[in-house]
Amino acid sequence: MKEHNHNSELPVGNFIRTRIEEDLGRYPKILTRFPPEPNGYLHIGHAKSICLNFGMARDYQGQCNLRFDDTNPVKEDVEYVESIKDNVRWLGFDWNDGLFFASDYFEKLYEFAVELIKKGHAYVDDLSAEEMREYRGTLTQPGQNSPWRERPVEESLLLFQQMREGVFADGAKVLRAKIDMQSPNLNMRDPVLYRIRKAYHHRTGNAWCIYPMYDYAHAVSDALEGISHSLCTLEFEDHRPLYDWALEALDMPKPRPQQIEFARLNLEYTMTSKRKLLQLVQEKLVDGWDDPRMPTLVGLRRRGYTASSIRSFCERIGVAKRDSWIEMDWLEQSLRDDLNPTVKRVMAVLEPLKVVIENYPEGTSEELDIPYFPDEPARMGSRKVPFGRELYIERSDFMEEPFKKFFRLAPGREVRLRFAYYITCQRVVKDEQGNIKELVCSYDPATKGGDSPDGRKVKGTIHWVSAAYALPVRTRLYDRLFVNPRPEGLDELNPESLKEITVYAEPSLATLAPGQRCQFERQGYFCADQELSQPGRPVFNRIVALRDSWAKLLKEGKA
RNA sequence: UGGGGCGUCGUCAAGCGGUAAGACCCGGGUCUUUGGAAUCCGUAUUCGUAGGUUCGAAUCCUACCGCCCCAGCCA
Repeated sequence: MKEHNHNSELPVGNFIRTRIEEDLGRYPKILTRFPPEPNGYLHIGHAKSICLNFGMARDYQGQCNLRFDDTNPVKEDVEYVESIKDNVRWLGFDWNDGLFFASDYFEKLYEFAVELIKKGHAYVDDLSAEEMREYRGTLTQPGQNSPWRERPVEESLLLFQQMREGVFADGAKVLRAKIDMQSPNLNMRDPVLYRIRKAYHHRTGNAWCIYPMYDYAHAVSDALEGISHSLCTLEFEDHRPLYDWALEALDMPKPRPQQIEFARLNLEYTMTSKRKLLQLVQEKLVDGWDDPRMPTLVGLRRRGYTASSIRSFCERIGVAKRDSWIEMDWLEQSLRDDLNPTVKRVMAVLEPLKVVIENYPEGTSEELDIPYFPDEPARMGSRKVPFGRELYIERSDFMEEPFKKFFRLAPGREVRLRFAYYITCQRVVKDEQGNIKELVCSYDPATKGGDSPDGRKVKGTIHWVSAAYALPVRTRLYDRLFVNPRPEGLDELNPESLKEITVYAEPSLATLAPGQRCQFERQGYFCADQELSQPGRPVFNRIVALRDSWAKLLKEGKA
């Protein structure tokens, strides 16, 4: 049996890990790179790539560069550069001194292009975009050589120089690789290497009016940086021959970087296409890139997701070449796993139902000391929670006609108020329409703290909050942004993806700082919104609900 | 109908000729001041289909079927 898991701390082998391990001796060191184009905000799909690239570098004592693929000035902006750097750092990765821009290499890229022309590997073409499309042929028909293909080297050299000098208009000429117009791989049918684009570049300003294309710039950049493994997504598989061609045509030193492709992340109910995300923002279907419903890293961060939960999610989903759709539950479960042992538990009622304890002395109240983390009370300490004659409990914690497996409050039934007292429901008070208005209950003073001295057991424990001292808090509940698991377009948006309610929280929540997280007993994990919270007045985002197996029972009970 | 990829449990994913890892979900038990958490047990006689090679195949061969990507002077 082949032992793949050499180091027990490493996740089990994926094909990329295997490849790298085979190459360990062939390269001075393992050098990967994360190469975003600064044309938008990073999303959960990029997190997979970041974790992969930086993770491989970390696991094999190598290095991962952060390189901006800024070869198309009209789409790019410094705003994106800064947010990408910020997001990578937030995810917990460090590029050390490996921060690069493809635009840093523009001069070298130009010189290499000149070399290609001199070697007869490239030529300047005068065909228009439309003509070039016609000459390219189709999937089933070979292309035809451009009439300019055999233009003398000296002429191409001069024209390319003039392209750089701004002699020609946008689109008038391009530099093309001379490969094979007959190739069944369309990428090899004399692909464009340089185009004229008289546009302001966010880093080089107006220094250039010709810009290299991705395939050329990427291969050369990888080689210049000494990248060992250039990991990218599956759609670039057909580009690999071109990548290798460029390195060979330029006689780049060996060992050369190798491109390895993996499947991009597809997450159910979310969109991981920069174009569509941009559209969501532009059409104001969401509040912005950092809308807590967005799958962007800024969105997830604002929602309350932790960087470590995203990292463990990326590890959990694995890396392979088959198209896959990851269930939302994986992301959510990663978050719960992370937050469960690290976050304070507090009480808050989402949908209040008033409870009046008839035998509790009127006009009085008391404070109960309740641990923030009952599983290990010493770890996070405790807080005082006011208790009184009038309380709110969760509406769903009471059923007038309980089904068989419903263990919570019902007429005549005794339950425990968490860390407080046992109460028994005596009467149900209704309004004229027959809606339940409040419950009249009695409590057993001997059960203070939630334990009965006579050993009497109750089957249910419910959370509560003092009506007199409850803190009403603006709270935003989120649902999936799309109706369909595998959304096709924006017309499938879920109109109920955002619901705003008022939650009745225990007073200690007033001090929750923006960005801080907590667990509302039974309700889920919440985070004080960074943008909307005011000092002393938090606004909660529900990050994720708790796993709720009783909701299923409820449904079955009603059926 | 050209080329490049991919098909193993509901969902991910190991496996690379020696008789189907693991994870999420799911089902059940224990425990519990939340029906949460923790913990234990169970869950693919079968690897897209059909043939073939072999003592032995998810792994090799052949054919077929299905899905994804490619005709930007985007990345």
